[in-house]
Amino acid sequence: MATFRALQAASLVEQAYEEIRSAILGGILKPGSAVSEAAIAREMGISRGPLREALRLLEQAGLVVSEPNRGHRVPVFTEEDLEEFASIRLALEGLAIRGALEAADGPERLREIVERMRRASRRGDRAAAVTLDREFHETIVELSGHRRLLTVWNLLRDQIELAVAEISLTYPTLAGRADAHVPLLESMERRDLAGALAALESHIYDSELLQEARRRTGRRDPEPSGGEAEGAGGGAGP
Amino acid sequence: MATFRALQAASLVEQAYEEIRSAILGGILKPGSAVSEAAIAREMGISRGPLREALRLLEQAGLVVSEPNRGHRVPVFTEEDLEEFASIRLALEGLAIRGALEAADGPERLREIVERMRRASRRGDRAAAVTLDREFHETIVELSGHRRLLTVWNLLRDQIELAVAEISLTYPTLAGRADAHVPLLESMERRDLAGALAALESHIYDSELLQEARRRTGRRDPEPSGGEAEGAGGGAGP
DNA sequence: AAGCTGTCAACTGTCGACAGCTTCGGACCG
DNA sequence: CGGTCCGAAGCTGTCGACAGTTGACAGCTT
Repeated sequence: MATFRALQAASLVEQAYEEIRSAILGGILKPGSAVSEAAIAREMGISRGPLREALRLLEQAGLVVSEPNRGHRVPVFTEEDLEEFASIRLALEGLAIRGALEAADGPERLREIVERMRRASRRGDRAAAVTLDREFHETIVELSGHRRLLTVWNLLRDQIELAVAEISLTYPTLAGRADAHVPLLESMERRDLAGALAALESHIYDSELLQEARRRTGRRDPEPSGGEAEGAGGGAGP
Repeated sequence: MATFRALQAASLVEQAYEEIRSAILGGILKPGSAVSEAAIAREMGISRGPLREALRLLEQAGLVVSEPNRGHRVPVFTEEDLEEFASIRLALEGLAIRGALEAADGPERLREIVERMRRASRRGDRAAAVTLDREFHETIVELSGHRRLLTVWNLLRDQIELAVAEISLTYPTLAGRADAHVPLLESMERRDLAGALAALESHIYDSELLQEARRRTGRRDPEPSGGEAEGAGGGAGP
C-alpha cells in the first residue's frame, strides 16, 4: 500500500485550465462575457501558448465558445439546453447505476454523502450542498467501475454545472436537495434496478429547477402521452 | 439568393487535427506508435504551436494518449475497452432512437443507407461498408435533433472506430454487415420503441466483433441476468 | 442625411528560439 | 566482463515577437 502518491509538476496548461474553469463555474467570469487570451495571460504571468491550449480544451468541454479571429466567450445556456443535458445525464447515469449496483459498498458510501448533504443544507451551506450533490452522482459513476463512462461524464459535468448555475441564478433557493436523493438511494440499497432507474429519472427530470424552467418557457413536460416511467421497459435482456 | 458562400480560412489547428485523425483512423499511424510533435510539424511545414493544440484536442477525444515530457502515442485498445464503448453507445443511441422516432423521414433515410451498405458489401467494397455503417448510426443521432448528444457521440465515435479497427485487424471478414441493421430499421419503421431498443442492443452487443473478442478473452457475456436494453433516457426532449 | 470607403486599435493565429527533461549509447571503473 | 556514470541528442514545455484579421469609427461622396 503506497503511503505517498506521486507528485507531479502540473503543467501551465493544466493549471490555467483549472483556474479558468473554476472562475467560470464560480461565476467570476459571467455568461456571455469575453475571455481574452492576452488579458488572462498577462494576469497569470504566463505566455499565450499554454493559455491557448487550455482554452481549446475548455472549448471542447463546452465551458467556452469561440469564433474564429473573434476570441472566446462564456456560453449562455437556455432552458432548452438544460433539457438536453438532463436526457444525456439520465442515459449515462442509468448505465452507471447498473454497474454501481454490483459494488458492495455502494449504498453505504452514497448514504454518507446524503447525510452530509442534509447537514449542509440544514446549516444553510449552499456551496457545500452543491458540491455534495455533484459528489453523489459522481460516486455512482465511479462505483460502476466504468472508466470511459467516467471520462465522458466528467466532460459533461462541468458544462451541466455551468448551465445549472446560470439558470438557477433566477431561482435562489433549493431547499430539499438532500431528500431528493433518498428514493434513489433506497432503491439502490434494495438492489432494485428498475426502481432505481425510475427514481433517477424523476430525480433528474422532475427536479425543481427543470420544473421551474419549463414553467418559465411555458412548455409542457416532454412526452405527455408516451409512457414516461417505463424505466425498465423491454425486459428482453439475454 | 446568395451567389457566394461564406469563405472561411481553416485554421492550421483544424487542418492538422483532421490530418492526424485520418492518419490514425486510416492505420497510417499504428497503435502504440509515437506521435512526435516536432516530426509532424516539420513534415506539415508548420510550427509546433498549432500542432500542439491539435494534439491536445486529439488527446481529449481519446485518439492519442500522452505522458508528461514523454510525448504522445496512439492508444492500444483491448477487448475490454470495446465492451465499455458498446455499453456507452447503447445508452446514447438508445436515447437517440427515442428522438429519431419522431422524425418523419427517419426510416426512409435509414433504409437508403442500408441499401447502399448492402450494395457496397455485395461488391466487396469494405471501406464503403464501414463508412456507411458509421453513417447509419450517425444519422440516427442526427435525426434525434439532440445537439449535445450529437456532440458527445461524435467525440466518442472516432475513439470507437479506432478501437474497432485495432481489434478487427485480427478478424478480417464482416460479411452480413448490412443485414445486421435490418431488424433495427424495421422496428423503427413500425415506430416500435421497445423493439427498436432491443434490436439496437443485440446489434451492438451481439455483433460478430464483440462475440469474437469475448471468445478470445474467454469471458462470458456480461450481465447474464439483467436486462440491458431498457436504456434509461426517459421522455425524449422536444 | 445616408451610405460607402479608408484608417486604426485590439485581438487572434502563427512562428522561431531557448530551457528543461528523458533516453540512449559509450567510456570508465571495479 | 558487467555495472555505473556521464554526455550528447532529441524531445517536450514555454516564451516573446510578428503577421493577419476583425469590428469600430471617422471622413468623404452623392
